[in-house]
Amino acid sequence: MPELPDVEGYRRIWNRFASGKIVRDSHVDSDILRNASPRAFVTALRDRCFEEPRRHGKWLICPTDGPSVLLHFGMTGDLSWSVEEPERHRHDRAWFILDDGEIRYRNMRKLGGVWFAHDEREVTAVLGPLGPDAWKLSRQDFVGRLSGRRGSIKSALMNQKVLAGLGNLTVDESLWFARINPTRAVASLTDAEMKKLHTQTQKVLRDSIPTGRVPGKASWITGARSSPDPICPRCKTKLSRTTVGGRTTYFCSKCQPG
DNA sequence: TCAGTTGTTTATAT
DNA sequence: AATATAAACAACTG
Repeated sequence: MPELPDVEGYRRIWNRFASGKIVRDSHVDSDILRNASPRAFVTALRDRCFEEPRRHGKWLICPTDGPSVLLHFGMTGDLSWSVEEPERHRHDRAWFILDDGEIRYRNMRKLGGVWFAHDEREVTAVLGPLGPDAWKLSRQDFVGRLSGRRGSIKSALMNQKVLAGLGNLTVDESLWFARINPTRAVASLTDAEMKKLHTQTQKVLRDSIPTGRVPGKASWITGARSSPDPICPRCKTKLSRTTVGGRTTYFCSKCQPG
């Protein structure tokens, strides 16, 4: 599920259950740990204390009083806390044993993974050239990051180097609320449309973050996309389905004309 | 058996 | 230099 709202939910989970706790022991599958050996990872973290986690885009950065752990959730990642879910799941790929429980990283498809960083410089190197976080980005910065780009608005919004955190669902939802066709060229958007898009993107994030996911509400198109014959919740037109930026895209041809 | 999946990277083409 | 596209990654579900 992981787009910005989901990872924000994971940040809250990590903060609630892991912040201020000592790592007594840990485990990580060798194929999910992308830049270190499990032995070195476990040794470096043992007896370290987790501090407040932070999120940038779809990354969760979990510092200790020494090194940091970076988590990316791909399309099927999740976190769980052993007190709420006692049994380990077969797709749990890493876990951290604390004094009062175990926090676990689950990832069925193994897209994404776990990274290790000795210090802030290595954290930055792992994250790569990410754009500014999409949540609470000012309209000026939003417009500034998008302007001058030549491709479609959907591709630009999903490009993590432009803005960090938006994904297929949040982008489809934002464009639908702003009544902008996903295939429109960025350069073709008027100032008024850019303003509306910024407002609606922030609305989608604001309404999704508390529940830690893009809500499947009937009044949003995310709720419609899984149904066999999806219709626009606003005007009841049959939704169009196409591919933009390599992702399945739903839009309303009436509300979002091309 | 086949298509599809909320993400990213890489190779290749434009 | 930017963009676009497809494939690959991996493991399911319907």
